[in-house]
Parts: sequence; structure tokens; C-alpha cells
Amino acid sequence: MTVVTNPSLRRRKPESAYHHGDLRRCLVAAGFDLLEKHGAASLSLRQVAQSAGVSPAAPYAHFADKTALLAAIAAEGFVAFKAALEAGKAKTPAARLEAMALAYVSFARRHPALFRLMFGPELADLSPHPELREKAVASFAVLQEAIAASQGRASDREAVMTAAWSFVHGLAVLMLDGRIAQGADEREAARRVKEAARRISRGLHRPT
Amino acid sequence: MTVVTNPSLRRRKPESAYHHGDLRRCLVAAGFDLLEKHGAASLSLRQVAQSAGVSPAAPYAHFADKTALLAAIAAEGFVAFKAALEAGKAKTPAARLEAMALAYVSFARRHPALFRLMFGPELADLSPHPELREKAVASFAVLQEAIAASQGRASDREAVMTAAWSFVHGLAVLMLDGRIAQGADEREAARRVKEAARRISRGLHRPT
DNA sequence: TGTACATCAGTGAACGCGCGTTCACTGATGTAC
DNA sequence: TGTACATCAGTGAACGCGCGTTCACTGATGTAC
Repeated sequence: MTVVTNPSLRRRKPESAYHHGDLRRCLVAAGFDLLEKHGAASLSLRQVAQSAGVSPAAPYAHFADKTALLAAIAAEGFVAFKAALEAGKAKTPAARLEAMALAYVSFARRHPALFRLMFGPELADLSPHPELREKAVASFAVLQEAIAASQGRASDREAVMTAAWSFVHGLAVLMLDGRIAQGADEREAARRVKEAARRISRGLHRPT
Repeated sequence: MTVVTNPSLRRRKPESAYHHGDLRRCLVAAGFDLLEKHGAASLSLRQVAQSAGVSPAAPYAHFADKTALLAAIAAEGFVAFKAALEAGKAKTPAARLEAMALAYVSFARRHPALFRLMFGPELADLSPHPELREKAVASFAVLQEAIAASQGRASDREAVMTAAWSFVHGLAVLMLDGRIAQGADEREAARRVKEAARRISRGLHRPT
């Protein structure tokens, strides 16, 4: 989550009160932080502005409205999400899929509110937010490639993608909402994810 | 959705303005309707009260606060959800599982806002809402039984449940949020669900 | 090099809104006698 | 059978709040001359 943790982004030219320098990115970073620390409920335009040290009207110089700000935050989320999915260096396609399932769920658990914003109903319509759409699609492409690499029959691809994505997304969501026991620690949770992923992927690739 | 469609529940004793008779259930029904017709955003205590034809303070005679009302609505949702899952009359355990996956997704698509309320973060903590917990657990038990019936090895049960539930829940959520193409019509969507379910269930039941 | 000026990203006060919740109250009901 | 009264589920006005957004403005900046 480079955008968040890089302190220089909080205020790039701190000497000058006016003309911030990079308020747009600073607002997105502040939104990230609020989401992580206080959840979606506190993600109001006013609070984001305040947390960026700026007046409540300032964001309107950079975003048409609140939804545009949310879209920018979610877009940044998808950038981080894509990076997380790509992080695994597994050798075989099957191992890569398993690692990706784990990365998917683990990202959701590390950033629950962000994850919900990224996939939630508020931004379900991507058409007014081309940048968000682009970043989201780029993430999904990583999944798609991994699935494509793990099997030969191109005709199956869409169905396999649907099944695999559904599984891993459902696992993430059910864990976030406390519907599936997450296990005592991170390691136990990872074991469960891998176990389930192995079961699922066994059935995925044979023709119906 | 019996509670909603039964008009007698909207106002059981319409002659008398005071002492409604069954305001509690009427409020829950009104909440249902609002959720179906105008989505989660309009589900405020005030709007529910108004839609039930009652003053904004009236709900407090029956619910401690807004969350308690939401919990009652969600509980009613789980009753309908359970009924939907049980509706299938398939012969073999495998066919029953497939029918149940279809019923799960189809319920979510027919009642998107309700489904999101039932599983969403707002009611993630069930401990203050014993009735909701009970109804929710009863729904999940239907899934669990179907899975248990479809295989022999009891030691596998939890892992299989996790994998199967994740898949079907993810499919529902991704469809709701418009992340997976839902197909042109209901029939096409059903075909996709079944196709994915068949792929998944193939891998589910063999030991790792 | 110094000055006038256009640009534009900020300010901060104000708007109207709908929200959850409270409060003192009141009308209808059912029961005791 | 008729009346007094306790109960309690409603009313409706009011509370304070935080919200998204607007508006006229102003301070800093960079450029033209």
C-alpha cells in the first residue's frame, strides 16, 4: 500500500498552506487511511478533507463529487490488489493458482473496508469511472491469465474463471463478514484457504 | 416472501388509528418492501415508519434501536432464504446440491438488497440478535445437511462445506455487484450457475 | 531585475437535508368492581 | 351492565448531528513585459 505508507504524500509541500501541490493524491491516501482505521462508515468527503488537513470544499477542485473520490480510492485499491495477486512466485500453474487464492483472501482480510468498497454496490457501475474500470479489469486479468495458464482447453476458460473466481471471492467475503471461522491465527487461516482451494481446483479443469 | 405479500399484515386493524395491533410485523414487512423497491440506502428508521403509516417514534415501542429493526428484517430474510433452499425436490444428493446452488444464487438475485443486509457488515456481529442468529444458523444448516448427505467421510465435512459455501456465495455476490455477466435472461444465468456448480462439486469430495 | 496581472487551488461560512433518538403527551383498550 | 382506572402503544414536536454541496472570496504562483 505504497500510497498510504509514504508520508511524503500526506503533504508534499508542507511549507505552503495554500496550493498544496498534490492534494488529489493526498486525498486518496487520506481516504485509504480512514478506511483502514475507521471503516467505511467514516469515509465522508468532509472527514477525508479534514484528515488531509484541508477545508471541506477543497476536494471539489479535484473531484466532481463524492463518488468520484470514492472511485479514485477504489482504483488505487485495485492497483494494490493487482500487485498482491502478482506477488507469488510459484513454479507450477497449479501452485500459482493456490498462491493467488491465498493472496486474494489475504488482501481482503488485511483491507476489509477497502475491499468492500472496491467490490461493493456503490461502485458497481463502472461506466462513469474509466480509470477505476481500467484498474479493476487489470486486476481481474491477472486472475484470468493464471487460470488460462493452468489448463489447455480455451473453450472452458470462461466457465473455469467464473467458478474459480466465485470460490475465492466468496471465501474472502464470508471471512470478512465473520461467517466462516477464520481460525486462531494467520497460519491456520492460510491452511484452510489452501485446503479449500485444492479441493476446488481438482474439479475445475475437466470438461463437463 | 409471505410476510411481505400478505396485505393483511400492512395494518391488521385498519379501523383503529391507535393501537395498531401488529405494528412489529408490519414494520418488518415495510422494511422488506423498501429494501426490494428502493434499496438499502432508503432503509432508514423514519422511512420504514412512514411507509408503515406510523410516526417516526413508534418503532421504539417494539425495537430498542435501528439495528434491532434491521436484525428483525434480516431474520425474516433468513426464514425466506431457508425456504428457498429447501424448495428443490431433487432425487440424488448431487442433484440436490446443484439445485441448492441455483436456489442460493437465485434468491440473492431476486432480493439483492435484502441479501446484502443479511450478509453485510452491519449485522456481522450476531451476538446482540439471538433471533437473527437462530434463523441464520438454521439456513446454513440446510446447506450443511445437503453437503453431508452427498458424501461419506465425516472428517471432510467442514472443509467441503467451506469450499462449497464459498463458491456459491461468491457467485451470488459477484453477480449482484455486476462483476460476472449474468447472461441475457434468467435461463442463461441458471445454465451458467449449474455449469459452474458441476465443475466445483466434481473436485469437492475426494480426499486431499 | 522588478512589477502587473491572470490563473487557480485553496478558504470558511452557509445552505438545506434527512437522520436516530428523546420527550411529554394522549387516545384506546381491557379489567376490577 | 356500567363506570373508574391502570396500562401501554401510539403521537408529533423537538434535539443535535454530520452530511454533500454552493458560494463569494483570497492568497500564492508563474508569466509577460
